[in-house]
Amino acid sequence: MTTELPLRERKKLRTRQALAAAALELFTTKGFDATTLDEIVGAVEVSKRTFFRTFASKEDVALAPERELWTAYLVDLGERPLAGPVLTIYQDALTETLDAMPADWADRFAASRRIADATPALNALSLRFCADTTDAVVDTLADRLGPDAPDRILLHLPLDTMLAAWHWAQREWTARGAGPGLAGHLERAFAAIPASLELAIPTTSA
Amino acid sequence: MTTELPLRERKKLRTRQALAAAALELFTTKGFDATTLDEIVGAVEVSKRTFFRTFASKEDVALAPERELWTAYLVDLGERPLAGPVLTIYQDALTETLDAMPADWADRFAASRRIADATPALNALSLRFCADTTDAVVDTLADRLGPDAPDRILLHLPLDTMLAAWHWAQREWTARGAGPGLAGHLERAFAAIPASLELAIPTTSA
DNA sequence: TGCGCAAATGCCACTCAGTGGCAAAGTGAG
DNA sequence: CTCACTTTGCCACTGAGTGGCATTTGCGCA
Repeated sequence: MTTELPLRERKKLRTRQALAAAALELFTTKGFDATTLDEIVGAVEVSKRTFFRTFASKEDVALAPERELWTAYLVDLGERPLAGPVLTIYQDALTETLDAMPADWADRFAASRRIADATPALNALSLRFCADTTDAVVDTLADRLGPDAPDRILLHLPLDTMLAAWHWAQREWTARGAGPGLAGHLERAFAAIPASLELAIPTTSA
Repeated sequence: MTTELPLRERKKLRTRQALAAAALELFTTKGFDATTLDEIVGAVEVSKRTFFRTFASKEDVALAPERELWTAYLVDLGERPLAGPVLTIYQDALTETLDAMPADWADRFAASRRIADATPALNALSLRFCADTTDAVVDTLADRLGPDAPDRILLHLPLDTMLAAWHWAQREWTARGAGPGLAGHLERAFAAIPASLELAIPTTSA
């Protein structure tokens, strides 16, 4: 299916995957902070210099699965038909992107999340990835909708609301091991959006 | 007003403020990455060791004004009467917290934002501060509302939506210099929330 | 098959953020 | 004045990340 890549590219890709796998493994067993770069590159027999030509930072490699997700999400929204409620479009795009991720992705993502949840620096970067994606998504939609697109803020806010639900689902999934699965948690979180925005605290006149 | 602090504490506070001021100054003129810690501590005549006893990292000092804001926001929501729509409560709390910040805060915050907008690492940390605050806020509210508080997700989602508006306002304010001012931008962003969540793309049958 | 180009890699020295440990102040209470 | 306690400064050290350059390696071409 996928076009046969030239040997050079395949090699590069294999190194990348080997590094990501080794890093995730080490981070999981030893912890993120306790793992040094030398250990990672040692396990793959690659120079430190090569590591930094492949990943931007030690944090970056830990979040590789997340990066893949947002890349795919952005692609989806570059092609998806744009009609109907924007919030629904954002939700469907994520649900289906999730569904279309490669088979081994879920496990790698789970490992990545467990590490990130225990490491403030990773959480920060993860949020930034997400924020960068929202900007890119709004760019894409504004572009696709042409000159009479809605104001960018109107495209932005529902996306952030959808992502709040995503983050919630993500956390539930990571915390409670099995249960409904990531897609299930996500569906529930989406369902909670309308009511949550109408939620009011009754006046306690008791 | 403020209780007279013992000398030791006052000294510590002065060092803290001096460091923050010097850092902001240097970051503004030289840029964040081009500024070294030695320059900062040199300007205040303090050892590097002392810096790290006062701030957690080089990033941390650049975001000091932001930290102050979220601390104040959390305090406000610890005391504010809880009645009516949650989204409105969150909005009012931020508007009033903003209004109650000390006189010199706005300028420091503006400088901090300009630096952060140009520095990915700062943006990431800024998002994390914000996320940490949301968790703390939900904790506080759940606690205050007692045993029959709504599900945490119902408290979480409106807060994140409100913060999406905040981030938008913040960016508008930083990008376009003067204009409506931060509070003005925030008001507009709040006003856009309901429509944005109902926004739909018309089917182009043309 | 061999040649040469361009890209990728390895190696080395270097900068700089951040930490641990300990000795030298400074502060506060009696 | 002194003793206990806190804070600071100093120093050596780890580890992430970078720049530069020589070396190798995939690749097109004759």
